[in-house]
Amino acid sequence: MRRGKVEIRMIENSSSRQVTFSKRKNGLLKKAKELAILCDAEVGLIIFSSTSKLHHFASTSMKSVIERYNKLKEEHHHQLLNPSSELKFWKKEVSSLRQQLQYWQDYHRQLMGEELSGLSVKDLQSLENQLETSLKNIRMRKDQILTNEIQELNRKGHLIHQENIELHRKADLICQENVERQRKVHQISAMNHFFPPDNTKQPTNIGSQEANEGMLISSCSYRNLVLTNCG
Amino acid sequence: MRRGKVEIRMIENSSSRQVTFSKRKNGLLKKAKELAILCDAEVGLIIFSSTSKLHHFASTSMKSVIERYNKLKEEHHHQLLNPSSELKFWKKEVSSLRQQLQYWQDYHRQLMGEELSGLSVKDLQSLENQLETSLKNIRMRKDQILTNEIQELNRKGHLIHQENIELHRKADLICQENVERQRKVHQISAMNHFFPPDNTKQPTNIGSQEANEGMLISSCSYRNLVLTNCG
DNA sequence: AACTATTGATAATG
DNA sequence: TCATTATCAATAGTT
Repeated sequence: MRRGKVEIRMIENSSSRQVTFSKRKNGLLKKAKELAILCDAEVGLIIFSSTSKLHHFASTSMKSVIERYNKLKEEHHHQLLNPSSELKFWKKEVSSLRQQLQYWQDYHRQLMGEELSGLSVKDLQSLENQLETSLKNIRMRKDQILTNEIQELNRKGHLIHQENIELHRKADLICQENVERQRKVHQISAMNHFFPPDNTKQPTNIGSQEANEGMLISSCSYRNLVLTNCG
Repeated sequence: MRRGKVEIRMIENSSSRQVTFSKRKNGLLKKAKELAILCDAEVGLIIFSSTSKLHHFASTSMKSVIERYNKLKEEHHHQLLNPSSELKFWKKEVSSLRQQLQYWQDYHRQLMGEELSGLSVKDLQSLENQLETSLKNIRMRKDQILTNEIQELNRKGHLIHQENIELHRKADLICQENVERQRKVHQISAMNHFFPPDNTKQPTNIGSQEANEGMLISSCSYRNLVLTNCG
């Protein structure tokens, strides 16, 4: 059973929205029929649910109602060619818009916590509820965005990690190749020691184990540095 | 304040029908708006009062609602090309029509005072009221027709009376002319008495006062007879 | 879907 | 048309 009057705002919960729709739709159709019968009126009612399902009622036929409506609207447009009617129309429009504007401005001031005089505790409670709902929605949206961002970052991080691993593998291969090459250089160096190629016996650093190992390390470090920057 | 639930039938009294229309129309419009907001539905409502005044509401715009409705109806018609859907449609139609027919047949039997078993005192009272209203209307219509007929007869009678008076006037004129002519004939007759025109002294009725007056009266009577027949 | 406590709508009245 | 009020009707929340 109800406790308290219902606020007229979109029902967030989908299933209870469906239930309420079904109940109120039936009520509305019933009342439309009653009005047509009791007051000898021509009534047409079209309802599309949020799931795009059509519900409708017409006291005569929908075709007739729509045609009558369109005819009247056309006549109305023709009447607007009459300057005095047109003036009256626009004045009415202005009055209506001013009223709406005033309403929204007042409402906004209330929402902003200004101009709260003349509001009952119930009104204030309602405002509070609306603000809380609003806040909830904003926070949910914010959380959603942040969560999405984190997921995206994780995805990118993972990709880069994979790339890193791949690069490591390649680097190791190169190291292996270098070690192999180094071994060959040693062999040549040893052959030169026993069989010098010419008279100049100046010793050279090129091909020394220490120097080669230093080059290797520096190469690997460079690659790691690049990867770190990418991550 | 109310006593008893309201029967859903056309309100005979024009002014209370107007008042009820105004109230219920506002209620219906309100509920249509609420449904649209609460349940995120697209709603269009068109109402023509018995005085042909338009009242309407659309949650989006009437144009949009009507277009969406027509689009769906078109799709529905296309679907009817599908034989199984079409069959289903016509079966539903038949079922609905049968139901309506049954309702009216039962209702008719009740109105005729047959098959009253299963009706409460309230139902019987309602039937009685309807029949009384019906009788009242029929009698009013009958009285109207008779009154009109009497008026028409009076009008015709008056016209014919006028015509009669006019004819009397003309007849009198003719009488006068005849009297005048008679006078002349007397003069000629008198002259003939003193100065006979030839040897034949046979007396003649032609031109005698008695004969002429007789002719006049008969002429007038004839006209009166005709007029009496017309009236 | 069925049930109620409650609010909401409205017929009668002034 | 507008306000009031006694009633009935609709329906939100619950089972």
